[in-house]
Amino acid sequence: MGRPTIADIAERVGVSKGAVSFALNGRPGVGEATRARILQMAKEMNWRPHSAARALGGARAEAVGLVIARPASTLGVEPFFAQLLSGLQAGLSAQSVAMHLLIVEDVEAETEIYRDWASAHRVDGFIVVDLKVRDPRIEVLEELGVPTVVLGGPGRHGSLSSVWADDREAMLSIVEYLAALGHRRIAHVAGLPAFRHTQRRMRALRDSTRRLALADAVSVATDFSDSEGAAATRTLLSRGTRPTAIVYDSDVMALAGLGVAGEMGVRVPDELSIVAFDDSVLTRIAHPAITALSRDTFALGGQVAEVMLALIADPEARQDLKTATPRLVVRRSTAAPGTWQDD
Amino acid sequence: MGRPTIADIAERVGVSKGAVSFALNGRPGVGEATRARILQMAKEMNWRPHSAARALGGARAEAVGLVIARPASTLGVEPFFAQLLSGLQAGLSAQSVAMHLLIVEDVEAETEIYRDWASAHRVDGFIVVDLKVRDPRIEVLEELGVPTVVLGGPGRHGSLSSVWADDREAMLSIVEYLAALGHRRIAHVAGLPAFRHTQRRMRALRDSTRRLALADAVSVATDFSDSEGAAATRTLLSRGTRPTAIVYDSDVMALAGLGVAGEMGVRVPDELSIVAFDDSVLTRIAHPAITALSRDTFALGGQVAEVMLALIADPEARQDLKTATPRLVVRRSTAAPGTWQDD
DNA sequence: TCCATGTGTACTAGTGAACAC
DNA sequence: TGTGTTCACTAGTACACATGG
Repeated sequence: MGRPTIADIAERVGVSKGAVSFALNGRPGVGEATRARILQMAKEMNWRPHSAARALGGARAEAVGLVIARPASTLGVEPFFAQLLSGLQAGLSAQSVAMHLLIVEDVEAETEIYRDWASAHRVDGFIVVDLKVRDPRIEVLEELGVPTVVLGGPGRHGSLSSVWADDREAMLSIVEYLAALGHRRIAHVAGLPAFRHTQRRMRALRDSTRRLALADAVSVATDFSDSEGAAATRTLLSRGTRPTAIVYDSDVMALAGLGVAGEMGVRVPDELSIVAFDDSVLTRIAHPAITALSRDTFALGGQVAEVMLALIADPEARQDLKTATPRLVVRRSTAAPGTWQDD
Repeated sequence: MGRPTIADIAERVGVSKGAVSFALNGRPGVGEATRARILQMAKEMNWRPHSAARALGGARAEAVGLVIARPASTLGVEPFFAQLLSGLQAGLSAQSVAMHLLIVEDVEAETEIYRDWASAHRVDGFIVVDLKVRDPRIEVLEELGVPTVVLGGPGRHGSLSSVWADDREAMLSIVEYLAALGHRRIAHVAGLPAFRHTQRRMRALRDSTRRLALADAVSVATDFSDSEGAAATRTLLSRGTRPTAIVYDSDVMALAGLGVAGEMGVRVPDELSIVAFDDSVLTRIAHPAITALSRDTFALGGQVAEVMLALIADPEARQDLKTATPRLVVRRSTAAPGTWQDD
């Protein structure tokens, strides 16, 4: 005989399936003595609920879905993702909610999975990352009616809950700091232009140009990889009038940029200041250590988990949570531009 | 009306449920014309299979389980884990197999989850990491009869499949390299002593003492955290006769050790050689860059995924895969011990 | 009478509600 | 009224059997 079912228990105790179901779920409708006998027998037979059978009846899946449309390798390379994942896990595992994780090729495949998992009731909700400028996933998820938390914003996530950091404000704080140091030619090695937060950062820099009297404020788009980050840096440093400061959209790219500067004989921070838009062990141990915007991604994951769990418990409890504005951690990679600088 | 079921399709097309089931699963027993009409209607109604209902009948869950008994925060800190996870994903997602992930408190909770998920048929198999010296999980999983791949070995994983690296051989290669450089006092900042691979590394070092005429070969156990790695280094460097080389069981600890050396005024590599048992971006960008054992953890994850998928396809296809022996990548953190050294 | 094509019903594990003692 | 039974229901699979040419 395989695993015991409530029918097996019912037979052995000499009651009906219904009585066993009531007893095991702590509902009234069965006497204390019988309940005790049933519980005892269930324990003896090592009975466990069968989630598939429960799911048929519409019960919780005790899992949330995370589908990511990126090459799998980036997961391991980007500290941001690893941190987010562990923060999510920390929040979810407190309630023993598992995470159903899948990497797919593109956004089309991603929405297909949403439809599959939603109609099969494999998960109780979804977490959406990498919010795009015009994101087709939003309306699909709204249509499906499954609790969803979007990581990113503000706005453009329709009726779905969201957790977001103010990328505009963050970029402004970096640029203001650099301007205060005396920098006037600031470059920006950005991430994927399709991402909404990339756009917000680029616009924030552009908008600062006049207000802070910057001579130059160029954004270069990349795919977030260290190699494109390095290439962008090489291009920027090869120009006639170099930037005196570069802001990188990720710690990995900042590190790659630091390497390129060294290789080209450009001294950091004397000739070039470097700021990373993400803090991690990478920026701390670089040499020189890199000034970075500290975002506590682990905590971010925890907040997303919290909003998710609240939403599952009460689908009406829509939230729009703005996370604490990240603070700039100043390290050795930034300084006033060298006096030999013209401008 | 909610999501369409095969009964709905059957009604509209005017056939029985059975016919629809046959048609949708591409099995014989239904004519081509009828099959086409059914498929057409299914598409029109946007029908999708309900995995819970299928699971009741004993079908695949299309997911593998990964349960980890560690504080969630370590997931984000240790590059090893992030890399492994992404490698796993890369391998699994090729067949659209998802990963069911959960962090738990301890090994007892972990085995409970195994029992739960196995009897509820939530996953098609399990991946076990952090193999312990006497691991209670092994027999539980054998008893459950669910396809399982153990990451770690050799041996002590019973009848389960395994993928393992030869930690003994790896440690010997490091120690031999250091001995050849002239080091005679080699210390080892180890990981959790409960882990099987930690024990194998410690023993390998001890066994080398006589053969390589080492004056000293001490292992200090830690919990893999950077703080304990730093503390262990501080202790080792405060002793009367310092080691001239330290081997760290992880890149994070090696980096922490490098920091401590700097802080104590011990020059690396002139006065102290440092080797990490794990390679990653951390060791590459450290200053000086750290000599490390390169293990390609991403590929390791891919191999585990492959063995897992093969095992699910054919439960008899037990494998015991030894991965390529990692090679030592020599960087700037190792050199011959300073001439001012006695002995 | 053979065979392709379908039908009817039982079965998976558990929930829930009407009903009976 | 409290205690417990019976049966339908969830979505899909599987198999014995029926029907027709």
